[in-house]
Amino acid sequence: MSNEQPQKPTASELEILRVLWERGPSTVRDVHEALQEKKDLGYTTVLKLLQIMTTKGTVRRNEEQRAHVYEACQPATETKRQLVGDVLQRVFEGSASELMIHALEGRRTSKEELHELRRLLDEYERRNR
Amino acid sequence: MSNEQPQKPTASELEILRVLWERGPSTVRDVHEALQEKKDLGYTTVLKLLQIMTTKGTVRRNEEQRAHVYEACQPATETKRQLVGDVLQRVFEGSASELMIHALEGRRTSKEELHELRRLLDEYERRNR
DNA sequence: CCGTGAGTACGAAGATTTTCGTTGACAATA
DNA sequence: TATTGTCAACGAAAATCTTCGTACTCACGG
Repeated sequence: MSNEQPQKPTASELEILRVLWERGPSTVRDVHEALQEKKDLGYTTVLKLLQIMTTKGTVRRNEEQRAHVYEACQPATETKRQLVGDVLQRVFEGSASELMIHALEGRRTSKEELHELRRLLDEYERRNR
Repeated sequence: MSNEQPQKPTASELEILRVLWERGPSTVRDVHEALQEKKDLGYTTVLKLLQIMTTKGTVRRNEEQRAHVYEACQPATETKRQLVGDVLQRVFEGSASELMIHALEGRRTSKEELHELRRLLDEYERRNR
């Protein structure tokens, strides 16, 4: 099995990745416990997921300790970019404004968030001038 | 099978929905042909997909003609909002600006698009004041 | 009336995802 | 050393997705 960078995580895999991103390198037990808050998955289920993700090259593990320590191969930012890029293409044909419209609709966005969004545009523009 | 509104389409279903949104009510043949441009799917594959989507309540069909005419149950906007909302929650914990950052990164966004994005923010702000 | 072509229905196979149960290794401790 | 608890490996079941092949139906032109 080759393991290049790109590999879109499934829904469950993403939940695990989020734990790894937040906690950093973790054992199966760590991930399982952190996940308990949200989902009720069996320990071996989490283990299996992590094993699968390992073969997919989504995570890598350090086997020095008896309890293997897993960590994401890609930084959060990279994977998130990939995920949003996927939707951007598949749903909005690459149009960021279309994406934006639908992201804003059907939810109340705070003044702060709007402000932040403007700031992002400014920054992006400044950077890519 | 009940058929309320919400039902997140799969990748293939989305491709079909896009054709229906663009063309309006269409027969299997119509969809199949339109899809040929992008993907090479067998006629019965498209038919089956549409049948499945019918039971899921994603599309409805008019059987008056021998060649049934399918159309999306939800308007494009609604489904798109749902899809982006899903990513927004699952990947970005509901933060629109986080979504935005990752959508802009790793792609060149034209001046026009940036302008359009600002316009959207203005409009949103004006509407929700 | 019969064959042909356009359609739908049905079923099913293969891939992928999601979820565990079971087994066996190992290590600490009583 | 026997027991108990922690872990990884394996396999497998169930659900869902994706893709068709096959069979049956109906209308129409000869």
